[in-house]
Formats: sequence, structure tokens, C-alpha cells
Amino acid sequence: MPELPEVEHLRRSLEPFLIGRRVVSAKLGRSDVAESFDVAASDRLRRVRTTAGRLLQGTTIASLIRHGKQLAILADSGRVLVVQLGMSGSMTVGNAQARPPEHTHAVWSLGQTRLLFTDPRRFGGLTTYPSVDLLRRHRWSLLGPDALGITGKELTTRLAGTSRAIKIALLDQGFLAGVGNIYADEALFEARIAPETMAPRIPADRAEALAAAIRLVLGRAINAGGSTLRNYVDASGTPGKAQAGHAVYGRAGLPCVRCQRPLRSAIIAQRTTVWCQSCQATSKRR
DNA sequence: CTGGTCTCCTGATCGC
DNA sequence: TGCGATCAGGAGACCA
Repeated sequence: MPELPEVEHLRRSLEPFLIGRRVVSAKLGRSDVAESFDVAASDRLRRVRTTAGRLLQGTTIASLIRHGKQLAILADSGRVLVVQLGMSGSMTVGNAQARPPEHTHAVWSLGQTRLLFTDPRRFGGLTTYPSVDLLRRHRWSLLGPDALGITGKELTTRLAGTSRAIKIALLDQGFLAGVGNIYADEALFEARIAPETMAPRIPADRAEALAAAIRLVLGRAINAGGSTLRNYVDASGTPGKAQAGHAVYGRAGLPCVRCQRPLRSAIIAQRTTVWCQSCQATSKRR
């Protein structure tokens, strides 16, 4: 899937097509890709049926915001639609005549243009909330801080509060929101920290470097339009170019761009992890 | 709290 | 060209 850079680039590429546009109709192809919530008594949420209205039909789109890998479309009515792309999801804009691609699960009509949610593997999905406030309080509050704005100070504090290998912590969206398998490896390489290093053993100056590396790696990838390995495309269907700049991801066995020694790979947190054993320092013990 | 394993689902790729 | 095994930008559930 799309990690933070892909979702952020998608957000920016969708904006010109959606802001200020009225949603004439919203149609859901299969009900199990969407989930809706309404307010129940005592500030709790209850699951309700996903209707066209909850999918923003009849509203005008006011803004698009993002936290981590989640994208939220805000309507002038206050209602919110959250899009999670999972591994293979995409949101694309096309004309109303063309036949939607396979695995298109939701279609919004905005006059001439049409918005499509397509997701072959169906690890992604749509969720609706009555308000941004409820989205923030009930869902985004469970996520860590957005990785694009992570400060050294904040990361240092968080690293001290967990006892896990750094790679595992970085992949945990509750720890830090937005980093996935590609950019975890890229940021660790940039900051010269080995993936199995225990988080609390990373000194403050290294944590500062890691925070800067995360912002750098994500920022660069956003500017390159995200990484396209298989099926990521932006609103217009354009793939990203960031994969060309990966220093370690997908380069196991190839020479390190810094020292030319072959990059190592291993499975950490059930994910293929690639790093340079000589450039990235380790301290495994807790 | 931790990590490890399994699961959801489809499609691309690789080796035979 | 076919076929099975393996792997994929994610993440939640379950278990020890």
C-alpha cells in the first residue's frame, strides 16, 4: 500500500477535482467495504448502515485532510468520509462515460467528473462519521503523531516509552502514523540506525537524526509523486517516481549506495527488511 | 506490554 | 502455455 507520501500526494492531486464540487450521487458496490458510525448516547459511537447520504451524497466537498495513511474527505454538511487504501486501494477521477475498472467498489458522481474507489485486495475501505470531531476523538486519537511533522523531541520521548526494536515501533501506527515498510527501511538507512536496534537504546542525538530522516525521506517521496511498486496511482491515474530513489528497499544483495557492501535482508515484524550492516549501527540489548 | 503467527484478498512473478 | 509456490506499500485478531 500506499504509505504517507502516496496518500499525501493523492490528497493533493484530488483537491482540484473535488473542492467545492457537489456530490450528485454516491453508490456503493458492495456493502462490506464501508462502515458507518453515528452518535449514540453518552458520546459513544454505534455502527449504522452505510447510506448514500453518509457517503456524502447531496453535500459539497469542503476539504481533504490526512493523518498518517488515512485520508478524510470533509463535506460542508460536516459529514466525513475516511478512505483507507490498504495494500491495493486507489481513488481516481475519470469521466462519467468510461467503464469503471474491475474491483471498483464505490462511485461518486460530481457532475461531469466521477470519483472511483477501487481496491482489488479489499484490505482498504471506507468509513463515515457524522463529524471531524468524532473522527478525531474516536479514531485518529488512537494513532501516533503524523510522521511528516515528527520532531526530534517528540520521537525521543516516544522511543523511551516503548521496549521494542525500532523497525517494529516505526511500523506501529499507534506509535507513529504514516510510516510503512518502505519508508521505515529508508529512514533507518538515512539515519544510520539498524532495524533491530532496541528503541530505548537510541540516544537523543540519534533520535533527532531519525526524526529528521523520516521527514526528509517522506518529503522527498511526496515530491516525487509517491512510490509505485505495483498499483499505486494518484487522482489522475499517474504512477509515482519515488521508487527510483530508494536506497535500500527492494535492493537486498545489491551494493550499499554509501559503502558498496551488499545489503542484508531479513524478516522483521513479518516484513522484508533491508539494511546495510556496516553503515547502520546496532545495539540489540534492552 | 511484547512479539510471533495467522488472516483477510487478488494479482504479478518466478521456477519448473 | 500451464501450474503451483511465493510475495506484495496494511493491519487487526489471537496466542503465549
